[in-house]
Amino acid sequence: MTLCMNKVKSNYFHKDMLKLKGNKYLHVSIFKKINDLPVMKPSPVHFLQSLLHIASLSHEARDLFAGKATSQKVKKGDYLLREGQHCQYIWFIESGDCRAFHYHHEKEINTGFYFENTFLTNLNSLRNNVPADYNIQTTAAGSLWKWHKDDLFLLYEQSPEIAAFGRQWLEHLFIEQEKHTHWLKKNNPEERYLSILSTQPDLLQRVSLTQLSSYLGISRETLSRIRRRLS
Amino acid sequence: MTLCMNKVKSNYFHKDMLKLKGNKYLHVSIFKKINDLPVMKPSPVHFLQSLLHIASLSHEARDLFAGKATSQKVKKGDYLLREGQHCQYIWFIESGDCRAFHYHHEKEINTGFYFENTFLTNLNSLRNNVPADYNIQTTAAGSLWKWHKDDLFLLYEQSPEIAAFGRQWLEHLFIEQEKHTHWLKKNNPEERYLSILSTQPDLLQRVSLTQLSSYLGISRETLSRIRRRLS
DNA sequence: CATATTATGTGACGTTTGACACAATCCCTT
DNA sequence: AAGGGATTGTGTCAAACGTCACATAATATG
Repeated sequence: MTLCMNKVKSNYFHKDMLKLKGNKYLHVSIFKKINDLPVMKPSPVHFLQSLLHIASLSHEARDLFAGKATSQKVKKGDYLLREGQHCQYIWFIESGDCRAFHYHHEKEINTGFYFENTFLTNLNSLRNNVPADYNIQTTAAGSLWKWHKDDLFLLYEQSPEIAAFGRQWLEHLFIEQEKHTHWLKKNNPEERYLSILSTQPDLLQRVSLTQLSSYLGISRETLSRIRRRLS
Repeated sequence: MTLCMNKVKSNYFHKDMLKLKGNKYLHVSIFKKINDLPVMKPSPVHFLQSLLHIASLSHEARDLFAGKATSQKVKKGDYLLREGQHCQYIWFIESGDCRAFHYHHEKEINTGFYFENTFLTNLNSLRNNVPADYNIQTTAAGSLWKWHKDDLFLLYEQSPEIAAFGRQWLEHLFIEQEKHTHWLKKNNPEERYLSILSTQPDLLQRVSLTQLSSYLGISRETLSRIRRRLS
């Protein structure tokens, strides 16, 4: 792993080069406080900016929201949530990769991949106080922010703006999930792979083919043969 | 169609018996004002009660919300929305059946079936002002309530309670959609049919096998053979 | 009630997919 | 640079699925 010490936007970051599958490199900001700089409380407020195209939020509301966040560093393979546990947090990925998966007939079924600048939780468990029916695991080291569900619900009550942000975020989530469902129903395995190739080529660099295959609803071997047919 | 004149909860209803597929009958409340009773403005406020298990709403907020609704009677086969149109409304089904579908390789792909006491819209088109990528059609006559999107967004701004209701409704929608996606990825066609049989047996009475097959992501013939194997 | 229309069941056949076994390659560690 | 574990590719075969064609059953229409 090549390490560059470039300072970026904030003085509180290293700029790392993370090696990905296929000899590709990706810039990932790893949050580290540097000892010889003045102490300032880090905050996810800058990262939330990347979400403003989905839902708007004023500076004041962003500060209020960010104030309830706590930082969490993760290494590769950490579990944020395991099946059967009660999900207590909503996470925001500053850097790092995550996946959601569950077991079916002793096989892992990957249902989602999540990268920088996205929120992530098990909403059913968080909201309905039921045991989670899938795991959330990191697949690359990184830095997250998290909010406890009690804080989240309080923020919703305190700030109509944050409540509206939450609703708009959910609208976005639902629309994406609905599109994903339609996509699964109408496309055959080859069409599904081709559309990933054209619309999310980065996904192929960040998840293994084995993981991708269950996401596409096909076996590892079939995905391998589709790739051969297309090359 | 057998017609019974039983009066139910409110004096403003007939109680109808609708004939379904397979010589089954279903009770459906058809909203009709009876001439010899005092004139009262009908309202969806009673029906919204059936949603309180999903999201809470005070009487005041319910009245405010219901006040913006307009009634719409539909007959079988009416289109609420066609591909390419901009969705302007969110509907609430008081009675009647609806389906969402689109075309792929000249075939109809059914992506959802909706019955009494549910909201229904094309959220992507409604929210993002883009042309709809699927149709919404009634598959049985009935009575709907609808809200224009401008009124909906105004209600969100006027009432924090309605905004919270909207958010909670979206949480519910997203959770259900996510479950549906996971279900599609982990179950094979036979498992999918069996789970419909055990968890939504009414669905089999209300939609045709042809419609159900595309919902399960398989061909009409395969579904027919699965049914034979299981009998 | 008779007929037309639509929905569902089934046979035949070619294609696709999954499962298993194993080979080749990649990648991480030392 | 070398070794070892993980990932990916591929050969073989059986099972599942889709498509086409047509039969049968259910439903709608007059």
